[in-house]
Amino acid sequence: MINSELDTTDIEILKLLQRDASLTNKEISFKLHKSIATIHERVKRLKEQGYIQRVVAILNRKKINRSLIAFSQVLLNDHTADTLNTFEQEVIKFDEVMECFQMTGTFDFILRIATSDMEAYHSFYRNKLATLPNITTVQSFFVLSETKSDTAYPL
Amino acid sequence: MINSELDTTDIEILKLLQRDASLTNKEISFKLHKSIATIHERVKRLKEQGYIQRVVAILNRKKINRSLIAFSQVLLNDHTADTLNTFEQEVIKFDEVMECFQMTGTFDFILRIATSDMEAYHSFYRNKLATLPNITTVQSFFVLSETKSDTAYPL
DNA sequence: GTTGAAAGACCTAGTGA
DNA sequence: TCACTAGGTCTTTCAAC
Repeated sequence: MINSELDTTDIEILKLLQRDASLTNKEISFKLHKSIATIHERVKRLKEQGYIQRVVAILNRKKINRSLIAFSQVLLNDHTADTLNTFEQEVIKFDEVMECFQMTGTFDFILRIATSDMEAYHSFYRNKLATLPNITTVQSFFVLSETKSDTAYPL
Repeated sequence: MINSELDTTDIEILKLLQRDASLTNKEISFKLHKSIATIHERVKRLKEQGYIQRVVAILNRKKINRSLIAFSQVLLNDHTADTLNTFEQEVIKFDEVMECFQMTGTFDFILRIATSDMEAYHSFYRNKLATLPNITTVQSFFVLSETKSDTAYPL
């Protein structure tokens, strides 16, 4: 049991919706041998309680000209609250930055950058990322191939 | 223009559905000042042509006991097709591995690992990841805080 | 917590403009 | 591309178990 608030039915619903959120309540009720009203009630509660944050469409990035994914490791000059906050506030404004995590270890932040190609990445780097204050180093690694990319957590 | 197959309306639809795929065609038609029939036709085509890969529920990982995210950089002994293929085939079987990318640079793969806590990560590392053949080194970095985490590509 | 039923909203395909 | 139609499906609520 993951959480005292969730029973087996809740977990099964989350498993299904993580994989395919276009399933109707009717389809879920059939799979789980419950009534439609029960599924409806559970899904509503799971959304209200914040287990389900949002429902999104996942696009094929190669078809929308976002073929290049980079992971950029950023090291800052210092770690005052002010420096950290400023960096975070500014970096999340860039469209190309899909993710930003503060990390343990030999660098401060890891960014996932999505651009069309290396030229666009270079432009992002020179004209956006490198203009932010207090950056010591940026080390970038590029995705050669995608072996697995999943948004569903194991439950 | 991103792609000759897509016009402004298509792009706007993709932007909206990337953020919130629970929008009805009626709501989208109102936002974009188009008819429901047009939106219906476009969305259907965008799914058929593979622009929209799938629709998923994004869960709050902290509420489902997946609080710890690690990025692990893996270096292999050699880069024969056999070694690469074996590693990829095996590593994607692990539930904890949400993403696996082959990378340019000083290591071969980057993995995104989701576990409940450091103990669970350690168990994953010792009993699963480290048992795979031909691994030279694994360097892991842990997420301290999530500044931005988005599945939507800029369009 | 669960159920079935019922009303209303939405989807979907088709027609014609 | 749009407006309209109509049948079928789904959502949502509610009284009752």
